[in-house]
Amino acid sequence: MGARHPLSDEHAALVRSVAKPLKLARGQLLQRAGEIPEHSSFVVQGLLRAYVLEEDGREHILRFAAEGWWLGDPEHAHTRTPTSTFFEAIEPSLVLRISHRDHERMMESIPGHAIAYARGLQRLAAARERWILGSMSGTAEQRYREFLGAYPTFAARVPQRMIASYLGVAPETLSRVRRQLADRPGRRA
Amino acid sequence: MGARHPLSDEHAALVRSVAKPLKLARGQLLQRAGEIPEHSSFVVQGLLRAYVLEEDGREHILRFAAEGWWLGDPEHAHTRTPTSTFFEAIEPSLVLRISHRDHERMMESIPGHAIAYARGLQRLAAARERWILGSMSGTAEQRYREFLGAYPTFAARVPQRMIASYLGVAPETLSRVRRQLADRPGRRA
DNA sequence: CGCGACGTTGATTTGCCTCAACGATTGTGG
DNA sequence: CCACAATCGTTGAGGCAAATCAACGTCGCG
Repeated sequence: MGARHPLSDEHAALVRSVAKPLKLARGQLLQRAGEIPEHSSFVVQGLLRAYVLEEDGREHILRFAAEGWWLGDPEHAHTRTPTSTFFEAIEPSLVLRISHRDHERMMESIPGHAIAYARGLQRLAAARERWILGSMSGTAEQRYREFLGAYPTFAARVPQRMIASYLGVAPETLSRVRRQLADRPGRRA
Repeated sequence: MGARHPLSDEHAALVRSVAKPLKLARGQLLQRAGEIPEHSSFVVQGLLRAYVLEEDGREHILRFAAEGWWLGDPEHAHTRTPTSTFFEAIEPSLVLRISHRDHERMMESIPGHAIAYARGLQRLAAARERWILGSMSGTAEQRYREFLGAYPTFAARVPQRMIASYLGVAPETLSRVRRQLADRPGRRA
C-alpha cells in the first residue's frame, strides 16, 4: 500500500515546521495526472486513493492512504517528469504537504531522514512485491481475503467498487466473491 | 526490475573496500528461501534471476539483474525474517557482496549513501508500479511488447520460459503471442 | 419524490491455462 | 564423434475463471 513510515519524535516536529496543512473535501483532487509533483503529503485525517486513468476511461487504483500514511510520487518529483496518477480524497481529509525541495534539503541535512525515508521505500517496494505475487499465484477470492487480512481498515471504509479496482478485478466479480464467502464462511474470519 | 543505482566516483571505491567478489556458475544459487539475507550483491558480470517457489511447485520470477544492477532483499534483511525468494545465476556471473551490516554502517556514516540508496529504491518501487499497471490493464501481448521495449537486453539473454514466468503467463501463451507478432508485425518494432 | 450511483444477479463471451504430443536444440557420456 | 537424454519451444484441443453486457433493486441525496 502507501508508504507507512509513521514519523516520530523530533523528526515529526521538523516535518511540521516545513509542512503546510491542507483540507480536502470528499472527491477533491490533491494531484492530477500531467502535473509535475511538487509535494508529498502526510495524511493526518481521512482517506485518499491514488489511481490512474487509461485512455479508454478505465480507472485503476494503485493504493490507498489513511491516517499515518504518506502519499507521494517521489520518482516523478525527482525526475521532474509529469506524473500519471491522481490523488483523490475518498473522505474529507486533512493532510500535511511538504515540498519536494524541502524534502531534498532534509535528506541532505538530517542523516536520519534519508534513512527513515529509505525504510519507508523498502516497505513500499516489499508491499508491491506481495501484490505482484498475489496477482500471479492467486484467484480473485484468495486475493480479496488477503486484502481483508492485511488492510481491515480500508476494507471497512472504502467503497466496494474501489476495492475491486485495487485488486484488479471487475466489480461484479468482487460481488460474487463476497457472496461465496458469506455462503461458505471461509476458515479464518 | 532490480535496483539500478550504478554507483560512481569515490562511492564505488567505498563499496569495493567492503565488498567481496564471488563467482557463480550457471544455475548456482546466491540466496535461498528460508534464509535470513545477510548480503546484498552488485552484479559485475553475468545475469541472475530472483524467483519464489510456491507450495505446488510453480515458480514465479520477480526480477532479473544483469551488469550494473543490485540484487538484494532489504526488507527481510532489515527485519531479520526469512526471505522467500531465491537468487540464481542464469549465466556464469561475478558479483560483489556487501554485508547487510556494512550497508547499515555506510548509511549511517556516509550521508550520500542513504540518499543514493533511497533513489534506487524509488526506481524499484516505480518499476513495480509499472508492472502492476501492466498486469491490470494489458493483454499478454501488450505486456510482452512493453517488456521488449523496456528491457531489450534481458529479452535477448533470458530463456523464453523465464520471460513468460516474469510476465506471469504460461510458456505456451508467450509462444503463441510471439507467433502472432511475427505473422502480423506490430507497429513500433 | 425522482434521480443517479452502487451493489447484485444472470447470460454469454473470451483470454488464458492445462493437458498432451511433437520437432529442434543442447550437452553429456560412452 | 556419435547416440541418447533432457530441456526448450511449438502447436492443438478442451476447460475454466473472470470479463463483458444487461437488467434490476436499493439507498442516499438534491
